[in-house]
Amino acid sequence: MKTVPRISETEWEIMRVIWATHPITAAEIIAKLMEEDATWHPKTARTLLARLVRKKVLDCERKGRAYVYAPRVSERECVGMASESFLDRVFGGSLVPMLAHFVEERRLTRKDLEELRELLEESYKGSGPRRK
Amino acid sequence: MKTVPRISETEWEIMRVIWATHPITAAEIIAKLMEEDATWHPKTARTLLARLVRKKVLDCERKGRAYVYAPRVSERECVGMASESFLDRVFGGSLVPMLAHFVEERRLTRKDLEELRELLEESYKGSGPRRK
DNA sequence: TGGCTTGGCTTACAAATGTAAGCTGCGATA
DNA sequence: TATCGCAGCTTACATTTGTAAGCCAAGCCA
Repeated sequence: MKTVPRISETEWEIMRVIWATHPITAAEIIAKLMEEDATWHPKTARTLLARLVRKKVLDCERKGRAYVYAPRVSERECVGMASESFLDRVFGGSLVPMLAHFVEERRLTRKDLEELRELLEESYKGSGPRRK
Repeated sequence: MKTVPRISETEWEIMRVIWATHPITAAEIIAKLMEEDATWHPKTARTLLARLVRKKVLDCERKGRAYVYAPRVSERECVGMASESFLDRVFGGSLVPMLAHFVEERRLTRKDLEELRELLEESYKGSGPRRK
């Protein structure tokens, strides 16, 4: 069971861009980051990219005069780890209170509620007696 | 709008103990921590406590020869901040995908599903047309 | 063709975090 | 009463994280 290296808060912003689109060059990544938040500094982003490569979270390959980056770990996997860790840390691992918090805290649209209801239906059907 | 100082991963473990029971002495805190995870080192816990006091997240007051600790920030508040930050970081702020992740990923018991369904009902009633 | 720009490589540096270890009294114990 | 063991105070120290700044080479623009 390989463990995904820890991805820091700022690194997540970069990873999200790369998971969304790859392979992708540093310049493109930086452009996308700055669209969201103009305070991103290119040098900073490049440092973070290098770190992610060093951590083996990203792959980089020369492409002409620049590098293109691609993820080496799946988003699914990382989301899983981060979610697990968050759940444990903040809610002591109890799922229902956590979900309750979000449902109560945030005003959900009717549409959101519909979607969630459907999800639950699905899950309900799936939850047979053979649950570990 | 006062901002709660950032609480680190290990600090959360301590805070959860204190929110659950306070005022409480360092020795009691350490005992509780070690119940859960025997690898906790008393010296480490004390260092963390001192940091939390310095950060003004905890209050400490002399009580005889020892200190008793109490929270200065509400759990609710901290849970809110941490949840917000997690949601943004890992799911780009989109609530429904996040909830979907948890519902899909973890096998929920029928009972859990019932509870959630009820929560949704509640929320549904509350969500009127005047949603900002 | 001579800068200006941009990409990449190297280096910097403070703050936060995890993880303790020493030293110094006070109170309980032998 | 001499001693041990905690409680707290002070200090340590390697990593990780956030945030860049220098320097050098290859293109690109004028």
